[in-house]
Amino acid sequence: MTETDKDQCDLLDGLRRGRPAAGQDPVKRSQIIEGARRVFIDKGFEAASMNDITREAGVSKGTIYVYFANKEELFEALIEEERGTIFKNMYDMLDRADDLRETLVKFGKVLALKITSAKVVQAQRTVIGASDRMPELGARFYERGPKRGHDKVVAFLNAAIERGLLKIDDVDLAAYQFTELCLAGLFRQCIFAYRTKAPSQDEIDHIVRSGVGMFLKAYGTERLATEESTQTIALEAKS
Amino acid sequence: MTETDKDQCDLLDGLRRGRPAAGQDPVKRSQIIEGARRVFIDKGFEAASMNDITREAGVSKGTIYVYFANKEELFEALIEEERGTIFKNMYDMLDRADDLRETLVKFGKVLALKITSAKVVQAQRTVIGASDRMPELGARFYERGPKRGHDKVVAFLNAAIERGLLKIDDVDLAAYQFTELCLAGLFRQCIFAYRTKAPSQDEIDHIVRSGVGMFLKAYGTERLATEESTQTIALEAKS
DNA sequence: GGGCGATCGAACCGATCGGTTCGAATATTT
DNA sequence: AAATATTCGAACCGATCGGTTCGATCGCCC
Repeated sequence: MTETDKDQCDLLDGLRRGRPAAGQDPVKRSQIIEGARRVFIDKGFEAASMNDITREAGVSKGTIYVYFANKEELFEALIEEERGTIFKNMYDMLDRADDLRETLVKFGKVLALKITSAKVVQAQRTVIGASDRMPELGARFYERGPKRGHDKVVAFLNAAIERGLLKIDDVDLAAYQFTELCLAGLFRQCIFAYRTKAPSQDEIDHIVRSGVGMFLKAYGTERLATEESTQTIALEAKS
Repeated sequence: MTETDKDQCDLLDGLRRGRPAAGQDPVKRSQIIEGARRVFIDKGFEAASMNDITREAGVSKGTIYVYFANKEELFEALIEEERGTIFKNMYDMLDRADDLRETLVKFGKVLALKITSAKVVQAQRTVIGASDRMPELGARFYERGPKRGHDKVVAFLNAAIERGLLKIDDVDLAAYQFTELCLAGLFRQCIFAYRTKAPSQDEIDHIVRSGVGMFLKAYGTERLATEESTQTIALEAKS
């Protein structure tokens, strides 16, 4: 939050105070992007028309071209925003140093829930489809989205290793394995529209618990087993 | 000679002998589809133009519309063919009842190699992008491609269970887990154009071996361990 | 060798595309 | 209230789209 301080000013007090310079009103900008979202996301880049967006956003075409140089730039701005909202806060729980297994389960469930939700699936489809003609866009989406999440998982695993709970040779690979185990085919099914509906909570729970179990069986240490059984005993004593 | 006679002739011998009926020549049909492949695959459905395909196929536009009713139908025919060639023979090795671990490794490597190859990635991207506007197309692609492969993996795992080598509660889930472990993030990286090149043989080998190890550690039985150590001893005795 | 028919190729259709232009309308500042 | 500047809305641009039409052409079959 450095260069956009001025922009954020207008956002902070919520209201529009003073007339913004041409193409500088964040409210109108959001309005345009919101219209663009509705059109781009469910038609794809090519099939979406600027006239559709004009209609959907309730903003004149001329105004759109004051805020965005062309169709491609508007699309990129939209994708950038989508990426931000999709991955925001998704990895927060990895910051806490709670019980390892339950943290992994919780995180895995949030991950699977998010990635397979109808809206996010559509957004990803749009990005993937556009990656044919704009590879850098897809790459940046991945880099600033899934890749950053992956890095956080790596950091989390390293912390667990340091605590002596895990033993992993290739942490990077292990992080991918964990993520994929939590999705277990759901991503591909959703992205290809084979699944018409997002998976249920129960299904995700089942998958994630199985995946975490597999993961810990492979990488968990003696110490982890000890701690877990201790906790189990404590729990049993409680009841 | 009546029309039916001519049709029978063409059906009997695979080659072009005599003039095929309009829109019935398999050679020309392939020629059209080949042009369509080049254009559709690297531009996507919307951005591809029928004039491009005309040029690329070296076939007049009128002729194309004799063979295919419209752009969508041609696209569907292409995708159907692509699906066929991509998944053909991919799962053959699962039919043999060789050493379990090495069969899984071999299969996993072929799978990862294929799915992440530049051509297949592009094709998948095209299908995914088109799944926005033609969900049934994406669904059928998945169903007759990845899904059939998945079913074969399930069957293979069931056979191994019967042989007492594996113990699995949810075989369907296990099959997904295995597949995803073999890909371990590669699919997402490729599909989003984050990876510009397909992964190397070495990388795939590393990933698959790790994944198979994890899988067998989770689902392998005592008997599997015994058999494997026996084989190891036999190998050592040989050398 | 004559006729039948598939293909060619180019012109053509109406529609729509991304993008521009410009006067009218609107709202803010002084 | 006058001056100023953003937005509106609709017309407009050239290009291209998917799809059709039709006479010219060429090759197979009788």
